[in-house]
Amino acid sequence: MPYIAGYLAFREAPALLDLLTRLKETKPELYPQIAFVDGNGTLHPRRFGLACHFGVLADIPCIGVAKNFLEIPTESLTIKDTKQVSREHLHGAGAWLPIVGKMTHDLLGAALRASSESVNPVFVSPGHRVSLATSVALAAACCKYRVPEPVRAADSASRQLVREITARSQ
DNA sequence: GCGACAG
DNA sequence: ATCTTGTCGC
Repeated sequence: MPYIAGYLAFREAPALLDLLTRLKETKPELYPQIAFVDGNGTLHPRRFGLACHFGVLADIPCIGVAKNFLEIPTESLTIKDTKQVSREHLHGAGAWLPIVGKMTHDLLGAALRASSESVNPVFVSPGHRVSLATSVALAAACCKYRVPEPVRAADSASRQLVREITARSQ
């Protein structure tokens, strides 16, 4: 499936659901009470990003964590504005700022500064069966570096596998 | 037509 | 996301 901004769930959710099914079959004791997803939850043009899509289909609490801001034109939320506001208002580690739609005034997510070292925030938003406050608290609690460890570890492991497969076919 | 664009 | 160059710090 191609990557198309705003439609990430249609590319990624099937693979995530398959992983969860396999985990339940092979290591049921490790089945998660809640999941972090590399992408957005309600911070999305249709307020239904990968974390929502996956969370509903898997029926588990899910939190979205994105490393880059996805513009939401209908709410006048731009990457430029968001980064600007984040730079000015996010100071210490754990500091966060709510991201509110400028048209609907709905609370869609938050910009979180994970550590004092990381200037660029991560964008946290609830996916399913979890509040924004809990999403931000859990994400912040899992941050050793900029990206929460569950997401960072999964990202690292997947890249390692790709490297091995690539090297194998040389 | 131009710019923007989670991963 | 991927790729390349350059810098800082342990």
